[in-house]
Amino acid sequence: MAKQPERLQRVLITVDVAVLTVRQGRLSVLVERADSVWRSGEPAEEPGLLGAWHLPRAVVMAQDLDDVADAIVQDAGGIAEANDAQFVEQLRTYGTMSARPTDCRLSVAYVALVAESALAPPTGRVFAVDDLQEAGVLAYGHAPLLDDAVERVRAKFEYTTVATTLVTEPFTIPELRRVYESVWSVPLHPANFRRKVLATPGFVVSDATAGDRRGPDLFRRGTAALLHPAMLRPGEPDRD
Amino acid sequence: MAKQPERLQRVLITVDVAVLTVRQGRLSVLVERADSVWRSGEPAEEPGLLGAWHLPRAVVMAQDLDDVADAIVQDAGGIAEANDAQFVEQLRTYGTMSARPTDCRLSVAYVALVAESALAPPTGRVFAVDDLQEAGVLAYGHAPLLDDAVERVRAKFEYTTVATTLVTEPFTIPELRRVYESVWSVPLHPANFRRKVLATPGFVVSDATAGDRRGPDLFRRGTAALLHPAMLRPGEPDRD
DNA sequence: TCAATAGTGTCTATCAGACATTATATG
DNA sequence: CATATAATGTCTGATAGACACTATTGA
Repeated sequence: MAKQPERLQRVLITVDVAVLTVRQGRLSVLVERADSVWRSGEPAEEPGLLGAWHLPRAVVMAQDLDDVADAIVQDAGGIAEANDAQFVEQLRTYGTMSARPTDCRLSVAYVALVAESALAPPTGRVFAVDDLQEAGVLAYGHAPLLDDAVERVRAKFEYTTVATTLVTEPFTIPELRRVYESVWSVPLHPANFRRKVLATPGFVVSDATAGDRRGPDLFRRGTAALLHPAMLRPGEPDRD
Repeated sequence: MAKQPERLQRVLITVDVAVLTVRQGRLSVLVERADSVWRSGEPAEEPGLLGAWHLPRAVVMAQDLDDVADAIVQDAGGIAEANDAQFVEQLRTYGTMSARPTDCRLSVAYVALVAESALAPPTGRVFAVDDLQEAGVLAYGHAPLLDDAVERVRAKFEYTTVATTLVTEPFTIPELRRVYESVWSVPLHPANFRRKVLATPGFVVSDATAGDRRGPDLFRRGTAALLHPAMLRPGEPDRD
């Protein structure tokens, strides 16, 4: 009774990560080709998928799920040192459990946010998200994953300070605003955005080291992680 | 190359569901005893857990994850007919992958919301959530799952109309308010709550069938699923 | 010098919270 | 009749969106 191996399922468990960044003013995502060498050291197992684009992924063997996700971000993004202000969060699990064991797959999906300056993808490329969504070419069922990841990040921007992880310090308020505009795909009112950011304590802090500098004011990341109250994205036209 | 069974992991995959309801004015959750007959038809596999309370769960064999979650809600809740306005949503996956195959477990967690009137748990009981959290007795690592489930539902109440699934139609505005107060564990201003609910189109619709009835006004569920703007819970003291 | 952008100030409609008032039901 | 609750109306402070104005930068 202590061991009941007959209840253990043979399942291919992967961690799949949507590594999002802002590149040239557009929300973008890191993709790889199915023919590139896999993280497990073996080539892609399905000949039909050779050459198809997909999100970075790895088979889970005997590691913690979050650790696998972190490793994928580091590896696929070509990130040198483990970044401090890195955002990696589990999204949900997509499952295909079938009676045929070879069809049993679980994909534990993650979203990650990485500054473009920290990315040096060794085997992949960075594509604008809407270009990819329009083309609809993502393999491994990664299209809905990417959709969910984008929506998660857009929502996170409303009530957290994660946006500051996508700018290099020190940064200006307009730079931070352009990150929001890129992720939300909406233009924001410069004056109101500035007022809102500065009115939220701990969002950004003034960078005093550049006292005599000319040009726009410089700031660094604040200590707050959550925004109170939230900075809601516009667009939803109020009823009535 | 077509089949690579050596990459398949032997893992115990379960779906674990926090079935939440409001009972006697308190947010409550459905729990079972580990010695009760399992959904798979076998008793609990770990003698050390005999008699411990845990959330309803089931081993996933060859089914869709969402279908398993729905079945658990129906089965553990003793729900007769498949309810229309039922809320079942995936939370996230908790994983313990170890080098020892017997320690490899994946728990795909779900939250469900069910009206207390629809619950007739055949093998479990319904406990107030804060009593359970205080006691800290949940097995199978279900304590953090319950915490996450409660937080997810509290957040859902802010921007969706799921609260209406916990009252029986027709209902009064104060009844709906008491659902919010129970889930959020905060008292709400009656006048402001009423104004807010009625100002949101599609949240509730007036029940004209009880035209000559005495007493508070009766309403039914509206067609809206999302609230614009959100009904934020109080408590977060504004800065400054 | 001109154009574009950064920064500051102000106005207004809207909304949340609080309070007052009246009506109704229940003891 | 008294109390509790439902329902309606009003007031105020805070906020978001929009606009105007000035300052600064760079072509």
